[in-house]
Amino acid sequence: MFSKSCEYGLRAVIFIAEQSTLQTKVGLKTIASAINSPEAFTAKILQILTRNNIVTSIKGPYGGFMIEEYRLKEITLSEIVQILDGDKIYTGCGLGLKQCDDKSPCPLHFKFIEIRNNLKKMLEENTLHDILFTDTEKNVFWLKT
Amino acid sequence: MFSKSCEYGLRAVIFIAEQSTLQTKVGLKTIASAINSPEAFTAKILQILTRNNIVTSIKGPYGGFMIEEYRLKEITLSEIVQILDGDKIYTGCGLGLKQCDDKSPCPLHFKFIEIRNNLKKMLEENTLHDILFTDTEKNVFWLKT
DNA sequence: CTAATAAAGGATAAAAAGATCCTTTTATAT
DNA sequence: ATATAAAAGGATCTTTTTATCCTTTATTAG
Ligand code: FES
Ligand code: FES
Repeated sequence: MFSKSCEYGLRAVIFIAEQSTLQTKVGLKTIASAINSPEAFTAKILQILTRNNIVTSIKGPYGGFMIEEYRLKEITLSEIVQILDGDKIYTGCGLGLKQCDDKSPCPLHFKFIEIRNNLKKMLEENTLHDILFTDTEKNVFWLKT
Repeated sequence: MFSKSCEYGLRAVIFIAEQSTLQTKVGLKTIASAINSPEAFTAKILQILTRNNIVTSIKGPYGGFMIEEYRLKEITLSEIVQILDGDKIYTGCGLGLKQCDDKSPCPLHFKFIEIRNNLKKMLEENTLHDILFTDTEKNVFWLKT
């Protein structure tokens, strides 16, 4: 569904968000080890997310990554996916045709866009805050993998 | 959503199916040009689909690819996707974690599997026959891209 | 039987995605 | 000021995906 970059990115952001609610800034090593991702590659992804104002980075000793409290209710999963994977997933044809619209639908079009739009809706409707506080178990259990 | 192989594969199969309902066998060149895909690459994909009994191939002069009439109501989109892209799309975690089940859900799990299951359901419910004869316009208009 | 045609399959190449390494910049504590 | 810690960024490498080329195998018409 998502690229590896996007998967790591989402995991990293959720982890940083989690720690930010605890007023804790986290460094690259901590993040990579927590979400089980390659360190240098994760660094690249965090650079992109920093440039796009999803996370805030602080250089130097005692530096690290964090997300401002007020941003947690603004940032949606959709934005993160959009930044890392582009919007092919939101607008692209299921069969890979260049055009995808109701005027020139491929044989899968109407069935496919229903799924695609549900995905889009789900990602747009969920902010980081939602993800953190709708987690049924309310823990960091998922980090174990 | 799907890999390029899978996109070409689905397009090829739908095209062959369409032609098969007209009792027409089609060759590689015709297929690749109709669905706008690279010829040699399409050949590889058709080999896989032949090995997996989705399409029937006939070698030699007057040869080509076809799908038996009775198979049109048996073959689902799901099978084709499964053959070409595996089942990561049906069972994989949205965040790329190794395990995905209700017992150790990631923060996206319950929202994600809903989408994933809808996609799976849609692909499983639609046979080639369905795709060909539910096409609102009932033409090959979509081939133009 | 032979020539021609078309798919199968092996080998290779190109492009993209995933991943690593090393140097530079910025900030902090002492 | 200096040493140190951490992110930023450039260069490079690896793996996977996408794509091409060429040889082999099977089939058919004449
Ligand atoms: S045209 Fe193919 S999904 Fe819209
Ligand atoms: S565990 Fe992540 S989607 Fe199921």
